[in-house]
Amino acid sequence: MTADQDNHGPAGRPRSEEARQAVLNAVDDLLVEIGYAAMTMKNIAERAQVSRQTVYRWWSTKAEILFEACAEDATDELAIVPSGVTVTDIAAYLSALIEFLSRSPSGIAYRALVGEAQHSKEVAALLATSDILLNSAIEVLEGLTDSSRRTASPETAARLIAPVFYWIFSGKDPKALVATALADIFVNECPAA
Amino acid sequence: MTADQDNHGPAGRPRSEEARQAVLNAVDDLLVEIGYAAMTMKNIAERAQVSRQTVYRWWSTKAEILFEACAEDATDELAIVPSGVTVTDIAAYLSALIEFLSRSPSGIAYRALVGEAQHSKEVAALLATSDILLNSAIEVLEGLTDSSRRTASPETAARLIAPVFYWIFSGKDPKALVATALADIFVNECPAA
Amino acid sequence: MTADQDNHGPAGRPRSEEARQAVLNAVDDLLVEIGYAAMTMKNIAERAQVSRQTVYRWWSTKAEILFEACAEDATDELAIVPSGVTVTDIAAYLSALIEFLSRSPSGIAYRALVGEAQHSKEVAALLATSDILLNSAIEVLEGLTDSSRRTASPETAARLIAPVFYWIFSGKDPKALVATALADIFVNECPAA
Amino acid sequence: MTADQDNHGPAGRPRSEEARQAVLNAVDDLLVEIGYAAMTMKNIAERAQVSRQTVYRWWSTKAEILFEACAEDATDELAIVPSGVTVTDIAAYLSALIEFLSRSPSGIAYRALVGEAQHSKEVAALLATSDILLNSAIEVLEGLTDSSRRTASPETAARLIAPVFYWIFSGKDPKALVATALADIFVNECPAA
DNA sequence: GGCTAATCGAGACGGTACGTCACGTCTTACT
DNA sequence: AGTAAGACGTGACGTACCGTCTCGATTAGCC
Repeated sequence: MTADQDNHGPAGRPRSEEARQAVLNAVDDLLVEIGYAAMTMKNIAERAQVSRQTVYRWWSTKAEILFEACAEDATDELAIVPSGVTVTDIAAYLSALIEFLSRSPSGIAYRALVGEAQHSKEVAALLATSDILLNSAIEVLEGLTDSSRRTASPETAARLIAPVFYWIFSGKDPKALVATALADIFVNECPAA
Repeated sequence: MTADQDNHGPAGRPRSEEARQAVLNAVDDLLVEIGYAAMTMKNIAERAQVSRQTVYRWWSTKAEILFEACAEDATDELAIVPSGVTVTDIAAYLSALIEFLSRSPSGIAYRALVGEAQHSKEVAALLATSDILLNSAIEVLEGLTDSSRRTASPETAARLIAPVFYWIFSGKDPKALVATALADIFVNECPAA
Repeated sequence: MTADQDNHGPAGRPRSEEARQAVLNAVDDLLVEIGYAAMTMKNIAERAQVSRQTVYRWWSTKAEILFEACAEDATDELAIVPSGVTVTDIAAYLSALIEFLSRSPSGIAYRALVGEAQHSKEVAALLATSDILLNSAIEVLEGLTDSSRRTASPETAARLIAPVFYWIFSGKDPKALVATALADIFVNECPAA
Repeated sequence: MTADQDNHGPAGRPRSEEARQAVLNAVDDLLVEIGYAAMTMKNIAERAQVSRQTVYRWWSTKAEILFEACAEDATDELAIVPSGVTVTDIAAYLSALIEFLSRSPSGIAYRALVGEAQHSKEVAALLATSDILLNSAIEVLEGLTDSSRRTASPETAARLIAPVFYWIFSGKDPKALVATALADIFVNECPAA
């Protein structure tokens, strides 16, 4: 009779992990199929085969669900395998970033959330809890082998992200961007070359 | 069949310019007072003291009204008086841009529209008809006295805008941005100077 | 151009009489088919092929609709053709009253409303606007040829109604009531006989 | 055949009498505080500090609980102490009946139940198991000293109850009723006296 | 003292009606 | 033909209660 283990879980029926996953999957699917604007709490619930009340019990808005659904995917998609060569790594990261923001379901979700955040304090606060993009860039910078010279500061990371971010969020064709942005970066990063 | 009047305008009562202005003003006011999300076609009509039908007759969505309402204001607010000194002009422009996007009613409207455009083809198409930001930057570049060296290309203009755009749309504090962004620009633009 | 006829109706689209009748009919039908308890604003609207909003626009509760639907029917069903013979008229009225309360759709609606009124101030107030039963009895009394002797007072009318009312509302078999109630009345009315 | 103890109660934890009383009390309180319509199985459980499941285990509907809660109270409140004088006893009973139906919590509960019974077979069946009012009247009649003349029949009892029942259930002011009803009864009951 | 079995509390579950809101369309009469 | 007014069908909103279902914990009688 060990004393240290009357770790009573909370009373009552435990939350259904099945329902939670069903909702997160439903949100992912619906985003691709009908888009963010057409998503409603109602059709999320129906798609997940879950009651509307259950959705509201755990999330207040579709933005919250979307954020929970896409946060971890984003981290994976924006990570790169360091090659040891700075230029290669940065190019790979920028490609991944462009791909993420313009094609990936998670990235599209992220864009929708950033869009909402422009006119919603709640969504803005939600996104502020974890700066997915900036963190991914910082991580890449920290993996560079010649990082002795450059500290992986948020400012540097921002310099990496800004052009891609601007082009995509302002609705420009990301294909045309690749060359320009990369050139831009490399000119700035290696002025003496 | 009177002679001097075959200037057949369309038959019937002409469009009420009064109603048009009332709607545009109402949209401006409401954006400040209740925000973009809470704006509806219904309360726009009520605020403008105009019938709902009249609003729908001339605009399809609140985004359209907002775009019409803020487009010209934006042009004014983002214009600068050339000083003849490149650094001064660019600094002035960036200040105006930051002010516009983070404080001005028109700028807040613009941010809301760009936000919507992330998940709405229609709004995206609307914004694509006139790239307000890029045009303003190009105009500034063209006004520079040493523009002989630098062509006022969209790429250069984008380089000017991107950092500000990214910081503000990603929800970062624009105050912290000023120093960083300006420093960034000037280092890049005039490395050899 | 006659001066006295610019009797402007109220502005806007006029109320749809079609919708109104559809709702009243739907309520009548549903009461018989599924009963008062199972009736909801939702299925009333669906049955009437009318939007839920339209139902709410004109009535607050199902009790209100029911009252409007049954009030006039009740008046018809509780009227009798005077025969000139007091005993005959009263017997006819009591039969009609029993039939109304125990079989007629309108009467069943009326019973449901009186039931609700026991625990709802609103419904009680609604019923108080017009005492359907008492009025019908008074009218019968006023039609009697020997009414010179008896004034058609509410008290007398109540004495007529009370036994039937009690038997039916307390759930007793109305068939067994007929003889008893009539005997009761006639003994009371004609003590000297 | 063991003598004194093959009274095997069912295995398992016995029903909590405490919980039963808490529910009945909660129903009484809630009826007075928020009324019948606003009472729900949910807030009954909360008020009784009992789980919802426990309520459902022993009662199906709030009507069942209410009936159990008010039945015995009613019997007490409608009993009178026989005085030996017929007129006095009947007057006392009618006063008690009026008081019960128009003021007493149990009586209000009873009215609510009779109300529900108008459109609910289940509640009607519940009330049919014991005709609280009629029984109370019969008991009074049986206690009369001159009952040699009048058999205490249900019909006579009904004649006593009907006017009060009608006046109160049809929403009329019970104060105005007292004089009328009593006069009515006494004229009818003792015409020759 | 363990076993069995029904109770208790808590609280999540799918379901459904609630009453409100805005949508975009329509039907009036007026200008 | 444009306009204000306002009713219409549609459908999502967020809330409430329904009755059911897990859970762990409790409380009896029986072996």
